[in-house]
Amino acid sequence: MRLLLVEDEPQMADALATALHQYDIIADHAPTLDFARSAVAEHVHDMIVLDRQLPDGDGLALIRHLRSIGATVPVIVLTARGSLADRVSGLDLGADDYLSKPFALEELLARIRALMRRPAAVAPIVAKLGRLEFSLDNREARVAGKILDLPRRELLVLETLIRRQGRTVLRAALEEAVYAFDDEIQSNALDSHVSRLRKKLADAQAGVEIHGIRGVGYLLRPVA
Amino acid sequence: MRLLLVEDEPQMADALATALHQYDIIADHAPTLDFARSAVAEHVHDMIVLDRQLPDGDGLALIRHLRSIGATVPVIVLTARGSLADRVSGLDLGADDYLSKPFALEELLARIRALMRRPAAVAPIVAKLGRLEFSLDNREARVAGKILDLPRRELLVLETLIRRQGRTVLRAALEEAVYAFDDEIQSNALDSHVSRLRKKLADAQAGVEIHGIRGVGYLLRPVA
DNA sequence: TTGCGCGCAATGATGCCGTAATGTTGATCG
DNA sequence: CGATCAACATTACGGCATCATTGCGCGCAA
Repeated sequence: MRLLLVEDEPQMADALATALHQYDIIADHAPTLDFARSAVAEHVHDMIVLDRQLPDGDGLALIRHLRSIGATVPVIVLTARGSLADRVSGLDLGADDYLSKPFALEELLARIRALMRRPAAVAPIVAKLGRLEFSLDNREARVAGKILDLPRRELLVLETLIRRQGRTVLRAALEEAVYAFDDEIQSNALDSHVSRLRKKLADAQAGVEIHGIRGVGYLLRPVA
Repeated sequence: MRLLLVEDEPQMADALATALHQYDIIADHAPTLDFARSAVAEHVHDMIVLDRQLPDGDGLALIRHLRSIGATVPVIVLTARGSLADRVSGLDLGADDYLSKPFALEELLARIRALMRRPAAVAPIVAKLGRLEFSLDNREARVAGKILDLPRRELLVLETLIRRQGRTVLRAALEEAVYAFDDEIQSNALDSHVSRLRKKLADAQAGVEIHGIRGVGYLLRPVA
């Protein structure tokens, strides 16, 4: 486990580094954004702990940089600014966790452990299949940059299929993903959504098709 | 995206449910631990938002239950107890995030979005034989990464054979696995399925064959 | 109010599956 | 050793459940 610590205050950095050391976590220390950028270019880290307030800019710029080059490394953001808007914007920018100073070291370590546990820690934020791109972030489906305008239920169907990209989704599983307990259905409503979604995918030349497997379920796959 | 909300206060539950609705998240509501337990037993959720203080116990018991059965669903814990020890113990018990009340709805939603970004975990391949891979989880067979498009009954036959891989399966046992009590058959329907399945396995170059043993049953084995 | 999404239901198409006919294999016994 | 028969294999076929598609009307939301 190798971690990049981006923090300009020496005190905080030292305290963290020694604490991490006790958990057998290798910590690289970057005091500035610039340093951090070259660090991620040269090494692959399993996790990044990132202060927002750095001498040469806002730490979030690093997240933007990482995500733009497709890096999916988990990031925990530390900040003195504790405002709600800050936290929300940080999380929505791709941070996996957000902690306001002052915080207890123990809590940070626990949150690091929680992120470390996650097996497939990370995966691309946009899933691609055929000419279709689906952003898990804001749940937008695009073909050649153009947003597919899909109603709620159809979007849910597509989201579910693409999350299990390439794998079969049992009919019952799809139904569960789209309907809650109390708005169960007693018709082939699901089929209609699939059908309408198929038409839209075809019209948009998405390069994917929803393949039905009789008696089993559905499968999203690139068109032959 | 389907979420289980475990929360006993109706106010909080309602507020969350309507907020989630706007994000096209299907939310099931469980007011008690007991209810939550049966909900996770019957349905598969992509995420769980869990209050610790419930009428019939500590919410963390649900996490323990989930992890003990191997479920890796992400969990966000909500709590009125804001002590450091609580947060750390919650995280170390398998929670993915931990939020102390009172919190802003916006922040919870942002943290939900952060967890949602990750796609569903890949289903483990439990069985491999020859060039054939079979995932018991979502019941699909692959050869060289490509899904074999098999109808229900043939899938059942293959699943049964591969579960007992290497060992012979009595004809009667295979029949029981493929047919329920009430839809018994009076012909060699099973033979036809085996035959059709054989053809598909051969066409796909699966590297396995169904070997028939006269008077006994069948056996799935790698092709010589 | 006006649209649009959604559940519903009717209709048409598809292809799975049980049946049975026919061919093939292998064991048993004269 | 070969005749015989039972067990298994394969294939065609038709019924019918399942799926696909589409129009309709209700209801919610702008």
